[in-house]
Amino acid sequence: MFNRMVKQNHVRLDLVFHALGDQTRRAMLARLAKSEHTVGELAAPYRMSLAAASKHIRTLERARLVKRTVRGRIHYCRIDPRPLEHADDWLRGYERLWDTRIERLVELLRHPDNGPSDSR
Amino acid sequence: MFNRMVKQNHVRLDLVFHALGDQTRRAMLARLAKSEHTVGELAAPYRMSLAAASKHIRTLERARLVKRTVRGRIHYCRIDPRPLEHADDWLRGYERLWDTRIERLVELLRHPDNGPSDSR
DNA sequence: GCGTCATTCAACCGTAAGGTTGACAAATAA
DNA sequence: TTATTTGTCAACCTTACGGTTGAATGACGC
Repeated sequence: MFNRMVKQNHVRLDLVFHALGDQTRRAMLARLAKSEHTVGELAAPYRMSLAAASKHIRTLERARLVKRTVRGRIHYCRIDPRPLEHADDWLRGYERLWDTRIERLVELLRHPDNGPSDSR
Repeated sequence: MFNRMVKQNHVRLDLVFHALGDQTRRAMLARLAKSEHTVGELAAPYRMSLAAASKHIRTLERARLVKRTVRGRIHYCRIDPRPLEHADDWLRGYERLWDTRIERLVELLRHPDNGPSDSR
């Protein structure tokens, strides 16, 4: 019976992570974090057409990361960071794994091949 | 001169968030967080073909979230949560925005239309 | 050496993503 | 009223994604 909720959450995470998986959209969110902006303002910095930027904003909306208020012909967008919390909750469960130096060492002992050379 | 590094980071974030934007891959990471697994083991719970699962693992690898050690014909996978930290760093900058109850109220006063009804 | 097991590769398929353009709609300004 | 501004819509294009299948690779067990 809770399955539906859980499923929903997964779908929501899909939307959020997908929305974040694009530089343009992350940059838009970054600007929205500072202040509200119209669609035109959000689109302005980019070379792409207004229509393309508009689509990006829509995918941010579908992920519920952005809310829009239409006033006259102008569409004001603001951020809603709450879904990011869910994403963060998910992440936090995993990053701790690497925290302890000891684990890092164990890892190395077990697999000396791909060690700390890191090759980046 | 730092531009290359910055750009690289954005591309890396793209890869990480994209990798996370899929239920199957998130579930694989979840299992890998508990212990090491072979490709076959990771693929087993799913209906999809082994080849498909193998592709998912590759996209996790490209995002550097998974490391692989080949021993004989068996490929062992383990998680590397370090890239998740970067993703988390990015996220943490934004979620704070909504923390204060006051901001929530201000938001409501400015835009009474799409209030806390939330409509999910 | 031979069959089998673990995995990838290559080709293909349908669909979604990200972009363009041109037409449209609605609110504002002249 | 007419023109202009703000944005979306619809159609289209190309490329990537997620999946399938069948063949190929390479170790292992006998």
